[in-house]
Amino acid sequence: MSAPAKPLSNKPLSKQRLRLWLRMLSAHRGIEMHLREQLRLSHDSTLPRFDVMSALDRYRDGLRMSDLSARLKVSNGNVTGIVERLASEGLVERVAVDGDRRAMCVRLTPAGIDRFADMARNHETWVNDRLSAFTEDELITLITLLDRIGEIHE
Amino acid sequence: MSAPAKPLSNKPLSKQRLRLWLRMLSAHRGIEMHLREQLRLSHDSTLPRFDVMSALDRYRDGLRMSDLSARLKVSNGNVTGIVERLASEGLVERVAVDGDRRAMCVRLTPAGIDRFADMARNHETWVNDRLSAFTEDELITLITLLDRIGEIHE
DNA sequence: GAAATTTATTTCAAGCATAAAATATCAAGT
DNA sequence: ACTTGATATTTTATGCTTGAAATAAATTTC
Repeated sequence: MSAPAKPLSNKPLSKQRLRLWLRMLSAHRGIEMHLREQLRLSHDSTLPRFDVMSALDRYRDGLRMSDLSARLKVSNGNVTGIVERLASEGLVERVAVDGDRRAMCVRLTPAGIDRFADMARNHETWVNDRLSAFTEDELITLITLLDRIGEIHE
Repeated sequence: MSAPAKPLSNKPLSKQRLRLWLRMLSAHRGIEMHLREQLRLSHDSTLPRFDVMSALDRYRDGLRMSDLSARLKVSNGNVTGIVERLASEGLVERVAVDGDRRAMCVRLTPAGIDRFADMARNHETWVNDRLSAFTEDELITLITLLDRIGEIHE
């Protein structure tokens, strides 16, 4: 691939894995900070709300609270709070589930669908900009390697 | 390098960069969740506290609050709160700065140094475990590529 | 059919995180 | 020497996040 080869380090592998983790933290942090600020300035919104709307956009029929929680890998209580705030803005609505009075289904409202489309367009531009340093080959390399992190532990 | 080549996608680059960002999110999320739980169970501590102690461990003479904030890429107010809790546990201490009565220097106490050494040993093992799927070549590839994310925006 | 167990969601307490305001202090300008 | 502007940290309001408890409802067991 196109990443320039470096002399192999004499550090133990565990130290190099630690270093990778620090790089991942820093890379993630930088992009996250950028996206948060852009969402706040351009859409008066937040990353967690964007994430919830993104999940719901992919499931227009709606998702149960626990499904949302599972997909976003956040606690049920957190999802309750974020959904509450989105509902108060009229961007999502809670719908009762047939046959299970415990459960609640959440879906985007028409206003939410419009708002999300707008945010998603900008979001893709911002991410594209932050990751513009990579060629297609490098993107494939990174995606393939990062996929492996989840494989043996999930 | 060793990452298997895949057929080039016909998706536009912006979509592939979005996909990379989602992989980065997922990879980071999984490791973060694991480390948080392990720190809580083994040391009754948290990732932000660990991060603060880690920064202070590298500067045994201490860091000013704003330096800590800059290194960790978090707000000054957040650092104030985390340091307050570490200080209440006797793990760090605040020291006045000569010549500047506004500033405050924070450093690890002897107890904090001991505690951090213990945590850091475990932390390295946990990270090593989570990233064990990568060979040395792959680690170098990932680190080199991820370094590029910060380069053009910082 | 009733009791026990499990499940879905909300509530709660605590920690973390931001952005902005407040406060005290330092440095620069006049 | 005084005024103005900049800086360091804390405080504040708000949002997010966890893990656990509380509550209501469904399922399983007997």
